[in-house]
Amino acid sequence: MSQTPPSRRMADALRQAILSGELAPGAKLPSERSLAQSYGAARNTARQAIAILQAEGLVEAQHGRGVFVRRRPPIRRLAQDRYARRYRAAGGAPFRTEAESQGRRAQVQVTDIGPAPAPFWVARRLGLREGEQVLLRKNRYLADDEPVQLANTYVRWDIAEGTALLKPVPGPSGIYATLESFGHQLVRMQEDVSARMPLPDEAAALGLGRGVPVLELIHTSFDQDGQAFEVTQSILPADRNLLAYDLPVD
Amino acid sequence: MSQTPPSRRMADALRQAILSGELAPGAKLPSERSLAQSYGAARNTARQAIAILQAEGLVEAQHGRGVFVRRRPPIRRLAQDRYARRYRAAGGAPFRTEAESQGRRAQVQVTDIGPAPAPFWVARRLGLREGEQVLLRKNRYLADDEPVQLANTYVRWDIAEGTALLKPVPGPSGIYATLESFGHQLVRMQEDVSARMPLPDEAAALGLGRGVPVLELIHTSFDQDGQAFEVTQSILPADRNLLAYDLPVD
DNA sequence: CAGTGGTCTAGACCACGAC
DNA sequence: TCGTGGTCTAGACCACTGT
Repeated sequence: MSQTPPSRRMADALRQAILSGELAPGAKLPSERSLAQSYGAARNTARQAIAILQAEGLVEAQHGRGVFVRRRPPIRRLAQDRYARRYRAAGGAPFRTEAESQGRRAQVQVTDIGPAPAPFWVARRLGLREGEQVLLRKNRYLADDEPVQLANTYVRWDIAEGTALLKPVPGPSGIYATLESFGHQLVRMQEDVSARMPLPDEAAALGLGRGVPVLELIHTSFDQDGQAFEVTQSILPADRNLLAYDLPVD
Repeated sequence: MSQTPPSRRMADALRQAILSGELAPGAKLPSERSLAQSYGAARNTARQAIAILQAEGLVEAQHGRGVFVRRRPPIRRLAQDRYARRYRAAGGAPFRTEAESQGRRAQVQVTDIGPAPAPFWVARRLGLREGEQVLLRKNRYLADDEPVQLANTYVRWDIAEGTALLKPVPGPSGIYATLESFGHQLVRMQEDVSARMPLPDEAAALGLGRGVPVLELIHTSFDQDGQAFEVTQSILPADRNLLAYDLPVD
């Protein structure tokens, strides 16, 4: 009769309870053993049902405690004006500006700085050849002690060489103010947005559970001469971030 | 000694082979049974290793054939100028314009049209109250017979009532040209971008395998009076779409 | 301690694809 | 027909949480 296997039917029933609000965010699901018993199935079958919901990002298992409906974390809204000159002039790097405007405590970790060969997708955007040397700065960003972003910033070596950009804190207002003092004013940017599942190291660095994808944002900065001078690849947990664009239409 | 369980170690070994290129896209992984045997483990343990890689979007199982390294599908680049007036004038709806510029055959299915209550996130953007009546148009888009996008378009009822917008094909150039003829010219847009795992019905409608997230794009159109007149929620498979923005910085 | 999820075993049968 | 993945069973032991 029912072509759908028991594990699917369990998952469907639980999903409907979650989406209808019957099981509210934070609510505890029945334990695997009791779920199995109430369906007259083996424990592994109930586990399979839970695994389906985990992959959909609807629930989160906590070892020793139970399985819970995932809560919606606070959303960080990334508007394009986080790069605006007025913030740079006021002494704030984009991340700090944006976090503090939303009443959250910003924390920036510099995990690596140094020369590196340009990956092809960086070289293409900076007008270099693949493998040419660039400055790579790796950062991890936290808001209220929660990791919310990883970023790899690539700067043309002819710009960065011998400057404060090689230091963890290049200046009081972030790298954009420093780059501006070198004659590269940010006047235009390109942002390419995609999404994918995180690799294990990314998931670990961001504290991500199963079923949470990441946004991958590749930002390219152009100066007043139309020259690309910097590329930043950001990895953003999709459940904690929203990219907001406001655009004129020709 | 090794704290990591066998299923993780199998997954780690396979992942490294994939990321290093040793197992190229399209390559077939060892069968579950042979994998289990070569590690001296049960088949279910090998299955668990495969499941990890599936959730990461790295491999795809094909019933009866085997497990294969996922190929990178062709990427559809969604640039902001797909809404430009020149295309509207030339007689193309945004989707058709964008697909054909990339040499792909566009196909649009209208799956539902009619009045509906506005969800809160639509009401907020259109300046209505939640539940107020709006026109809802549901579409499914295909490029070369492959589904690449789902879209729900919401139009203020006072604009849509009694017009051709209630018909599957409102005009030869899409709804934006039709709306423009009613005095609502698209001069500005807001786009909010996030990502999540698809629900089962979305995955089915888009033909998505496990481990492929979707981009959720909420587009709001504003007319020459600064009035929001239309909201479109698009669901885009993240492995087939890239959103490209080009922005001036103040 | 009891209860929970995490992992594993050693089978079984089914559904699908290729030959 | 044979090899593949998909699902399920009925156990087992471990690791973690909370009382």
